This record gives sequence, C-alpha cells and structure tokens, in this order.
Amino acid sequence: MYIYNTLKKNKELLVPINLNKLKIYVCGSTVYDYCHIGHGRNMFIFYFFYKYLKHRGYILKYIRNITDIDKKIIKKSIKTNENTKNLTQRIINSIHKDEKKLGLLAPDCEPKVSDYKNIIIYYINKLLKNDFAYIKKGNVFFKIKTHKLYGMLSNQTIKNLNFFLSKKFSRYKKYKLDFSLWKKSQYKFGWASPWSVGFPGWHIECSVLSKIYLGNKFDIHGGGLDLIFPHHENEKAQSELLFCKPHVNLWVHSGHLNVNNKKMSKSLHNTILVRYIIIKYNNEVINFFFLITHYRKSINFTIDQLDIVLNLLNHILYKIICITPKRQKYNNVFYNQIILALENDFNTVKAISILFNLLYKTKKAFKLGKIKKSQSLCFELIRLGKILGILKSLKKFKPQILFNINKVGSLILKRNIYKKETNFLQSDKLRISLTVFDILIQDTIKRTFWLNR
RNA sequence: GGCUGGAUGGCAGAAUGGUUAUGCAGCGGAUUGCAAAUCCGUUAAAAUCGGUUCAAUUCCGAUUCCAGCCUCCA
Repeated sequence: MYIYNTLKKNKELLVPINLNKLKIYVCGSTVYDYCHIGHGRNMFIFYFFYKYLKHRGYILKYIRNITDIDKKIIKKSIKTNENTKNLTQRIINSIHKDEKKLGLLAPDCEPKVSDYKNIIIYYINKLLKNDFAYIKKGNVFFKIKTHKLYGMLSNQTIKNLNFFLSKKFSRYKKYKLDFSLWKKSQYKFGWASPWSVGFPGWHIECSVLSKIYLGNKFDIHGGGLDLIFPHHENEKAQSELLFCKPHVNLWVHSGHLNVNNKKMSKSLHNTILVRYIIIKYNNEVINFFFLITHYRKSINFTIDQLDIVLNLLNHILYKIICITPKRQKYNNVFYNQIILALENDFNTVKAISILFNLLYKTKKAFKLGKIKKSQSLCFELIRLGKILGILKSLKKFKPQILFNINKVGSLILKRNIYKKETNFLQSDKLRISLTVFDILIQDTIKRTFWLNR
C-alpha cells in the first residue's frame, strides 16, 4: 500500500508501527454550524480509507476530535442566546445524523476537547517548564524557535513567514511567529487555569488528544488540505517537543470541494449543507460523486455532475436487476485489479473504470446468452462495488416512499393492460402521471421496470 | 512576496517514455406503438515555448493562467 505523505511530498510505502495495527487521527470540526458537503467529502474520504484498510486486514484505531470550545462557538452562542453546551451538542448530533445519512460510520472514538481541559493544561505547563513556552498577560505562547525543523510540513521558512506576517501580530508575543497555547478570555465565559480564565489554543488540543488516544507516535494523521498550515505545522512542533520525533508516520490531506471553482467554506457563504443535498440524492450517489475524483484533488461541485452520477448508478442497477447476480465461484481478476488501483494511494478513479470494464463484460456475456457467466460477473460487480461503497443495497434505489410502492405496481399492471389493448392514449396518461412522482418507466420485452429519478 | 497543487478531447477525469483508460455528451446504425432504456459501431486531447531522447501528454527548464495556504477553515 502506497500513500502520499505531505511531509515527504511523495508516495510512501505504508509500514505500520505495530505489525498489522494502524492508528489514525483526523482533525474534526469546530462545532458551531451544520456540515456542508465539503465536510461531507472529508468525512467520506477518511471513512473510505478506514474501511478499505480494514478490508485489507489491518486492525484500526480511528480517532477524530471535536472542538467544542472556540471563539466562534462563544460568539454564536451570544448571538443566538443559546448556551454553548446546548449549541455544541445540537451541532454534534446534527453531524452524526448527516454522517449516517451519507452512509458513513463514525470513528471509533470522538473525544471532545472540553472533556480534557485538565490534561491540556497539564501539557501546556510541561511546555512552560521545559522553556518551550512563555506567559504574557494571562496568555501562554509557544516559542517557535525552540523547534528546529519548524516549517518542514508546509515547506515554509521562518524568514518568509516573517516577511508576510510583519504587519499583524499580537503585541504580547515575543516573536511574531509564536502561537497561542492558552488564550485569555475576552468574554465572561472561560475555563480556570493557572494563567487566566480562558481557553486552550487550537493546535494544542490535537497534540494532547492524539497522545491520549494513540500514544506518543501513530501511523496516519489526516485532515483537510487547508489545515497543513498553520494547524498541522504547529501541532507537529508541539507534539515533537512533548512526545516523540517524529510523532506521525504519514501526513495525509484531502482536497477541497469547490463551488464555481472557489473553495466551499462558511466564510465565503457558498456552502451547500449535507442535510439539504441528501434529500434529493441518496448517499450512494454522493459517494460515487466523491469516488470519481482522486481524494487529493479538488472537486468542483455541480448538480449536473450529481445527475450524471445518479444516471450511471441507475444504469448499473438496471443491469443488475435484469441479470440477477448469482455466485458461482470467485473470479479474482477484477478484484485484483481494483486492489492494485487502491493500493496506489487510493486511486478510486481507476477502480471505478475497472468496475465499468466489468460491467461491459457482464453485459456482453448476457447478450451472448452465457447466462451463468453473466450472473457470476454480475455478482462480482456487487462484491467490488461494496468495497468502493456503492451498490450496497438495491433497495435504496427504489422510491423513497414518496409514493406507495404497491400503488406503483398496480398502476404499471393497469398500464400494461391498456398497452395490450393498444389503448396507448390511456397507457401514456398513466406513464405521465407517474413522472410527476419522479418515477421513470422502462418497457422491455420481458417486463416493465421502474426507477426513482 | 513565499509555499503547495494544478492546466489532458465538448464536459468530467485516470494512467503512462512507444500501444492514448473510463464515464457523460456527440455522430452513424439496430431495436421500439410512442417514450425511455438498451445494444453495436465511431469521432475527438494534452496551456505556451524550449531542452533531453531513436521516441515526450508523460522527464527537465522557462512563461502564462487557475486554485489553495500564509486570519478562522475540512
């Protein structure tokens, strides 16, 4: 298995620290607003890795933190007059709901920062004791210069960073690139600490939580591309001075989801929420949409693309329904090809193209009257689809109870009687009436199929 | 200003130092009460300029353009 390592800027062979065990840490959300489809992609990508690696026989421990204390959360709670605990819990619940609707499982553990405040304070103290940090007016700052390799991950030199940051930085900092470990609260709300009533800095929480759950060193650290600098760079500096050097084997970053070629983000006000998009497109459509672009690349989100993907899935499922999959014996030719593709830095795009080759072979066998062969290939199609997270359940493609299923059946029967009587006027009327409910009718020689559009 | 990616047919999007993926759309045909779907066949590509090489879309360099990061971000 080869995975691209942001630190080395190269694909690297995955060598677990401990035999066949893998420890994965992914930076989660700051919980002050609903998940958009960009977050959805991120969750999908790391869940996909998790699921695939598990399939390959690794025993995994997958942790994703929840930042439930932050300036933004406080600001929002003041604005909406909702206490922070209610607000964060409400958002956490909504994220879990969205995740489930996307067909993803939550990580093994999702620690909340607020549950670990004492340990965070303990480690900030440790940094202070070792002279890696200093106190100024109730704030604690990390001394960036104590970490010799600072900037390695994002490939920045201190000199260049300095140049750009020359205008804006806190007047309390001794050196302008130093960053906060503890911030004194400007609000009434905050946690008690030896330095002030305040909050931990953003970066220290990930250093501490990963240490608690995964130990001094772990295999994979993931997150969105936008976290490389400063978040991961700073986290790396702290963890390496506190725990282990290096503390992470592979740094993995997922690409963004764009709208009109601009990053989808709350600050740009161009978000499309998971909870809305999932009403119209089921999770397999959205998963398929994610799979057709490599995880490190950005995707430009359009409804047209979702529609294309929806039609593709319908097309595959239509075939599966026609052929009726039956397991004969495993044919590992296509399976091996898909594994080969995925072992190369999760090349899902290639894997999908292999799936289409298989579909083509299946159709061809069916057409040539090799029914047994086509059924076996069809079974293979479903088996491989499952690895990718699609074609999981044929049921899902039946109408989402917008319309009574039995009623659809009886209307189709009625229509077929009209057709036999060559009363096309009536039969077309019925077809049109079903289109209103997004139900598409397809006549074949054998029988009439219908799909939920 | 620095850093990181990227530019592939009409669109989406991989791999690859020689054979040019895959999907959608298009085009031609078959099938059909009409649709839709399906089936068979098929066109079409490498931002620009150099270099290396027998051979470059692929490697190297320069230029142009796009996106991201350097404030909060997944």
